[in-house]
Amino acid sequence: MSEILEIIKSNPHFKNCSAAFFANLRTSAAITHHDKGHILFVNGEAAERFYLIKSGWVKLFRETLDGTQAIIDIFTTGHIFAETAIFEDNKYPYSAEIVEPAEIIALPLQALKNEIESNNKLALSMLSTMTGYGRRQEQEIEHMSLQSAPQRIGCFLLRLADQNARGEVKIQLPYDKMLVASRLGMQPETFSRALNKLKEKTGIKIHGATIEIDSLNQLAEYSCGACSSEFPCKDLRSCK
Amino acid sequence: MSEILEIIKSNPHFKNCSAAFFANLRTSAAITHHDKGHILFVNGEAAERFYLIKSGWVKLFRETLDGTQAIIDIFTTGHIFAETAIFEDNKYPYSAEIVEPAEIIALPLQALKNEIESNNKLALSMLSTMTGYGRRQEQEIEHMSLQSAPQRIGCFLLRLADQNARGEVKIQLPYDKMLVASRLGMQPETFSRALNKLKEKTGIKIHGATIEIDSLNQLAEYSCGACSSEFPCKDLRSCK
DNA sequence: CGAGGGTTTGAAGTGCATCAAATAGTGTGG
DNA sequence: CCACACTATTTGATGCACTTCAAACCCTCG
Repeated sequence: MSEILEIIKSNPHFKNCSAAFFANLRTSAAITHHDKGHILFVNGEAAERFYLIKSGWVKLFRETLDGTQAIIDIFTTGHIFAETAIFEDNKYPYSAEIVEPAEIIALPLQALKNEIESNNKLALSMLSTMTGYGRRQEQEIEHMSLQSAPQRIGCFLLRLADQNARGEVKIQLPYDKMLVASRLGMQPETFSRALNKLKEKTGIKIHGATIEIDSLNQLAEYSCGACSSEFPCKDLRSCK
Repeated sequence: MSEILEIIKSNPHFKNCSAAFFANLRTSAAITHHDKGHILFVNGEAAERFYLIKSGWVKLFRETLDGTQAIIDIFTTGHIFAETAIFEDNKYPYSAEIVEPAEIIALPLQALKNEIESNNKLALSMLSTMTGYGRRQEQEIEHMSLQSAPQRIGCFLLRLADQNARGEVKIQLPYDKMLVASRLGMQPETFSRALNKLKEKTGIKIHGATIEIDSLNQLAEYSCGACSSEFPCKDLRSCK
């Protein structure tokens, strides 16, 4: 139990929270783990808890009447989600599914609501986080209209890599290629072909889910030409 | 001068603000008006002011090295923008251009920063607004990957219309078709053709910038099929 | 070893972009 | 008030990128 509390306390989002808040959390914080495919909650459901990812990957999405999914984002360790339900009639505004085996900490929304209403520092830090998230979404939209499929993949790989690295970098795709594809808004077939095209253009090497990049700069030159922010895309790297 | 203050005070965003805040604003609030094409500020510039639109339309955008624009959003009366600069190193995170003659109220960012740091109600209301804005962005991304060009136009028209209206509705496009096109992420040529296709499919009537819709339901049926939220898209209508 | 899902490859189709040119609309100065 | 210049919009023709449908391959796991 105290382990959970440690994890929570060490998360930068809760840096400025009150002792009362942590005490509240402790009473009902719960850690669970789930396999691929588990649905945590669905869009529209009444929301009582929000979540912190200890490990693994979680997909947030909505779906249309005919079952097509629109992927909102895919998050991992350290990320908090569903916290905005307190501003949305206490309904989850999207569905959440485990896509790689995960340990998830569930926390009471009410406690967050109380704290945020009394602790201005927390409200400010959430505002700042959401502003950053907004920027990332705007960039996402930009990418969809300005970049080609191979460029979007290149950009994705760059964000996955340590951008300060020099020389050769080795990357593991964190989840299925199918999922990367839909995360990037393309079909699996397109992803496969586009990845090969990226290989031709930039000399990256592909072995299954492992990708070796000889030169980040060469990859960036090809991928970031059609983007309004230049490599390294500081602060936009991934979703904290 | 007091007129400006009235406008500011009547904006729902500032509902809970302190007298000190309004006093601060009063000292340096300025109203200006501008013609089409005027640039208010550019991406990256040092930010000292944020803005409230009294009338007209403003385009927020970023551009790539080769000059291509990515449109972030287009706002009108009542909307506040560039306020997030206080969370972004006091730099404007995008550029802003007048696209229809506009009256703009400029306000000091510092005053907002002070108020938001001392007035939790304001912070909460901004959080709530930004959450809503996030939802809208997510929907935007969804539309780009799931809807066809004619459907996106249909959806745009529906959001422009009074969604509770019964029977025939008449709409004026608020700005150039070229701009609508880029707002929707398509070329002007594509917009023109897609609008005609929408006419065939849904029986709308087009006279220049005026569009008549016989049945909102018929339009919604065609446009919203590929979307995860159903018509009427409450709360997502436009950008308050 | 065999079943089933993930991934790749091939072939064909579709929607949007692009290039080019005609037309409509708007504001200007004469 | 007209003619001109300039821009917005439409139309046509063509090309390309991504999708779709189909089938093979591959990998993992029971």
